Amino acid sequence: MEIITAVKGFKDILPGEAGKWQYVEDQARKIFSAFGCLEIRVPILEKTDLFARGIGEATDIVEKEMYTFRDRGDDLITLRPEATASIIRAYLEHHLYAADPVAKLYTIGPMFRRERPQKGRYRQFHQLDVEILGYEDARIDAEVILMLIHFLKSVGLKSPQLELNSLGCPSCRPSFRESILQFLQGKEGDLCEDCQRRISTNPLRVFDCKMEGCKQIIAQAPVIQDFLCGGCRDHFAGVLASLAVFDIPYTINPRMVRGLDYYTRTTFEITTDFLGAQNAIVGGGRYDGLIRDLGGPDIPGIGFAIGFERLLAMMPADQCDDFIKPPGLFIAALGTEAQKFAYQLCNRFRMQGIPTEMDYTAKGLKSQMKRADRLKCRKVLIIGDREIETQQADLRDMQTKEQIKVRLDNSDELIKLMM
RNA sequence: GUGGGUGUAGCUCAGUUGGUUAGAGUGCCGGGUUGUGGCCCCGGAGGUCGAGGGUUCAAAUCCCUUCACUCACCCCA
Repeated sequence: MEIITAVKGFKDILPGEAGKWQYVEDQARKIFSAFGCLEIRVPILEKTDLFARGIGEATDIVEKEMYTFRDRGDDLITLRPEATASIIRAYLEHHLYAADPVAKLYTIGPMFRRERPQKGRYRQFHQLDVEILGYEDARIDAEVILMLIHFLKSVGLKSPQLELNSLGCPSCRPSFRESILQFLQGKEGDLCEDCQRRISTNPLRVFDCKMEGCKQIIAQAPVIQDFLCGGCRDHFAGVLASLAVFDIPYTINPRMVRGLDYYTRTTFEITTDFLGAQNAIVGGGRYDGLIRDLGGPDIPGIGFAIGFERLLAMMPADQCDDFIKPPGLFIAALGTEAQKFAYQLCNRFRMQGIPTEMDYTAKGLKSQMKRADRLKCRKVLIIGDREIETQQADLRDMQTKEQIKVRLDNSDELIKLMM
């Protein structure tokens, strides 16, 4: 019979790699909470409407990537393609803003987008997501970036490259959009098919195009910085000034736009050279209109999402060796009586918090030693029927090969010895 | 959705102009060492050659179809 395999683009995280995941999550929790962020856990399933309104109807994510279906009650629901919309939904639904308009939140979990899988891109992938709601101050933008880069470095990332831009706000972006449309007028024929389509759907996205022809045209195009209103210009200057306080290097990329419609003002990306085409490991920015657009009060927000798989792929191999605990003790038991004794002792050790392993397949000592070695146990307690009689067993140190006699008749003493 | 690449042992891969019983390394199990791991030596198990069809005396090899994986485009974390 044929075995059933996982769904395309959905990956197993095997025991060998789960330690890395735990390590990164652990670091994130420590650092994010030091910066005052609290964890929030939101459902992975939401009403489709939430994403359509939040991310934007005309975005690729909403148009062709979401897992959307009707459930048995005929409700139209979607597996979340990102976390921000859900977090804001929860913030509004539970009136968190009433007690305190400022909320600093993070969440960790799976997201779903039905794209063609490739390196660094899966249909179920994971994000570390931070959202700071209630502050408009430019210092917060820089603080969020500081926290992010501090975290990335703490997990061993060598040189995260920060790219920044400002997308303006509803009062200045339209004039920029107009001038782009004017600029592109008459040049449609020289653009790629996708960009020709973008002119009517989302002209700003032409900036993102990687086709040589489009890039050349765009190089001549007006840049948003020249169109920012006074408020947006001051805000962006404030972000840069605050980044300077922490000596955070950045490059301003006036062509960087985002694939989600809700971004305003500051946007940023962290990129790397080591991931092939999927070089963005973090994307984020400010979304001052989103909470209002989702039916809430006019509260500003900023956040980012880290691609977990992409981050792991870039981490040094030995980064979390210390975090993954070595197994500790192996009990090699030979003979029926010894097995009985070891069975009890092994589980007693475990209940004391001493990670202990033994073998139940009645093999010889040699193969048990082999297994202890493979599990990287530091010590092996060797018990045969002979040792049961004398109540004295050998405790072997696997590194130094030193072997000492230990008494078996006092389990409290034994436990102390192991700890 | 569109292109390219790859499918042979658990894993990484050889396999000649089609030719007889499909190999190596590694891992696993056992032995050398009657109760002591890693190194070394020896042995063993493990394969519908991705699947289906075709050509041929003969197909892992050639042709067609299909599936899976993978990289890239698109888009994004």
